[in-house]
Amino acid sequence: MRVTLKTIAERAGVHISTVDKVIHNRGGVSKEVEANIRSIIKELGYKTNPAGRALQRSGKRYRIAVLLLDVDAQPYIAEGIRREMADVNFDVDLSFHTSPFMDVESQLELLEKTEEDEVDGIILLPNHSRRIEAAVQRIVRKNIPVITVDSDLAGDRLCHVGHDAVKGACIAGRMMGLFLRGEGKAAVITNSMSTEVYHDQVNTRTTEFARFIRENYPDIEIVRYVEGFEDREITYRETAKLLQEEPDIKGIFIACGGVDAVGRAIREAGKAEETSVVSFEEYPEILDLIRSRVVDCTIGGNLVEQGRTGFRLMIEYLVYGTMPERDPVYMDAKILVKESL
Amino acid sequence: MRVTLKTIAERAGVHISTVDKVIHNRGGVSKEVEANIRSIIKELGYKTNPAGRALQRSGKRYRIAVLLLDVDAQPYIAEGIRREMADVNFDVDLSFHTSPFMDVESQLELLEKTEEDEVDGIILLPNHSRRIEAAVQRIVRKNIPVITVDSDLAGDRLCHVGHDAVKGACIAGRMMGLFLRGEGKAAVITNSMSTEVYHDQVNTRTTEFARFIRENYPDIEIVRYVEGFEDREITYRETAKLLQEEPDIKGIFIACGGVDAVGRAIREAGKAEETSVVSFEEYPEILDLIRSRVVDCTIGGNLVEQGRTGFRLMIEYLVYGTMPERDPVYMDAKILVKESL
DNA sequence: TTGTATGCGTTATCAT
DNA sequence: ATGATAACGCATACAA
Repeated sequence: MRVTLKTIAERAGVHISTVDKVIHNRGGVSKEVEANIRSIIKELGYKTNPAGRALQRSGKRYRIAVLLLDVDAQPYIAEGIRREMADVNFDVDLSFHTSPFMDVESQLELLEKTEEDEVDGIILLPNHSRRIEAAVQRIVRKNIPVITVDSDLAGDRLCHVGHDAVKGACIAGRMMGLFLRGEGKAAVITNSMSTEVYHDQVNTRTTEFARFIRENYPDIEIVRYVEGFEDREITYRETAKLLQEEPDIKGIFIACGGVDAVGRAIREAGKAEETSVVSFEEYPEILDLIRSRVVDCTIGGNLVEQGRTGFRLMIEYLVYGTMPERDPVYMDAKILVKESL
Repeated sequence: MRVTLKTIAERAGVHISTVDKVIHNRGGVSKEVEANIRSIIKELGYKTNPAGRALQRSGKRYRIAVLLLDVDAQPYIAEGIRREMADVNFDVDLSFHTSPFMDVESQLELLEKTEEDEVDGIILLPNHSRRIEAAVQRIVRKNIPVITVDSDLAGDRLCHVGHDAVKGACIAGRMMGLFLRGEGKAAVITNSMSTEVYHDQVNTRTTEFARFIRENYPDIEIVRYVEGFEDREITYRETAKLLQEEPDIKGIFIACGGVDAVGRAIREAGKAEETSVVSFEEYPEILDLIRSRVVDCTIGGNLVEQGRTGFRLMIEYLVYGTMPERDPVYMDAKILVKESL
């Protein structure tokens, strides 16, 4: 038999409600009784039965706001949240809102509106900004839990769910090193080498990949960083130029989005066979490129799983009061090749 | 609000216990009332609340027998089962038993003993044998659910939890093809090319890998199949011989166990740098070899996860009566390199 | 300060 | 054939 409130109450010779008061620090219990109960709890190792708690809470409606950005990852994270909601046995009012990437003003407005709405929790894909951090800090102080997904920010949010960008970059570097057998020319496709387009993850991937190659594969030379500025046309044109000007390129690492544009350039240059291409994420267009063997391998960040996990942790916090046992919570980086699909 | 028995009872103007009888086909309900209740259920879409059911069942003890084989995978599967049990809120009597690999007699005996014991369910890693299949069939007919893990058998077991050996072999083949840039000499380390040591998975990996290479990389030549006969010394010696006799070997695919023996031979031959090595599973000795860059990549079958899943599906069947929604249930094949660890 | 009573959803047993 | 009731573990409003 499991240890329940009843077990403890009987041992202590008190009523279960008294035990409950001790467990939830509600006061109204004499010092001696409390001490006794606590020692029994310690001895028997009480753990609240989630089924009981779930049942008790089952009238309550939880209101959760999901504030995302209109980035490529957005629909997948949203999908994960929806799927996890279907598996949960509580009534949850989910309100989804999406604001433009890098539009701090717009996201601030959303945060304020949400704050007024008195939701029970917020799942947030934040823009990189001090002002967003301040707004989140204010909300958290009102005891509204905030979980960040995909991208993190400084402050006391309940936790962050995402992936380890440095680790992902290193894995990509290792794959490239193995594919090139440690030598040859490679290029990196990225957004911008200056801060014109500040995208934290792409940034990290670019610099960490370069560092990894430098430290582990000295005979691989990164001959060019192609800047696409988050624009598919530019990305396509610049990649085509690269392939023309550097005909003996062996490896291409795509740190940014717009992978289909890169793929088009590679295919049109007839270089699909001879170049090893490594990219990130598993969007449909990327999977197509993997199937057609233009992209050799992609590092997936489990976006759907990120959504699921974020939602699950939020529910667990609201219903059971359990804090996430780690922070940040990182998804495993999936290495995908054609045969994994 | 969610749809509960109460919701339906009120709509139908009957007592909840009547609704319950209909849902569980217990009889004792008039045709008209039953039809009415069924239509309401259809309309509102009743789904039983697991918290309620769990609570109701929470007195019951479940007895689950875990019958494994003393293969490399055994401790990991067992660990997964234990971990999942810790997460579950029922009293479960787990009895672990392990019999020698390929010792049909011994496993039959275990099965018979378990059958007499009147357990509620069996988690089984079966030997490949008609007699085992027959015994399982007999047990299943007694309404004792059997879930097979890691290795499957023919018959009406509740479901199988494992991994897709063909897919794993293809992924390994793809990795090898990419590492070798589509050309060069490769070797396969396996148990036995005849049926002297019949190990289904190793067999599948060997033949499917060969097929994949043949079909996708015609310029990769598999120059030798090294037979280790499940013996570390033989495996070591034969691999060493291979490396000596085929000095320009570029790739080594390890389909069997004893990866550390292969690794030792490679290291001692000073070939760690220049050969691409692909193996299976993620045993500590393999992870060590990946860390030291002797093995380049390994395909993990998520053994711990197999155990967890098998146990979870068993509990879900026993407690909630839910059948696994797929069969077989395959774990994802994880591609692991040094930086994934 | 402590105990009582009630309800959450499901199921099993017993009463009508 | 149908209804009433108790029990599972937890939480809480309320009574003593």
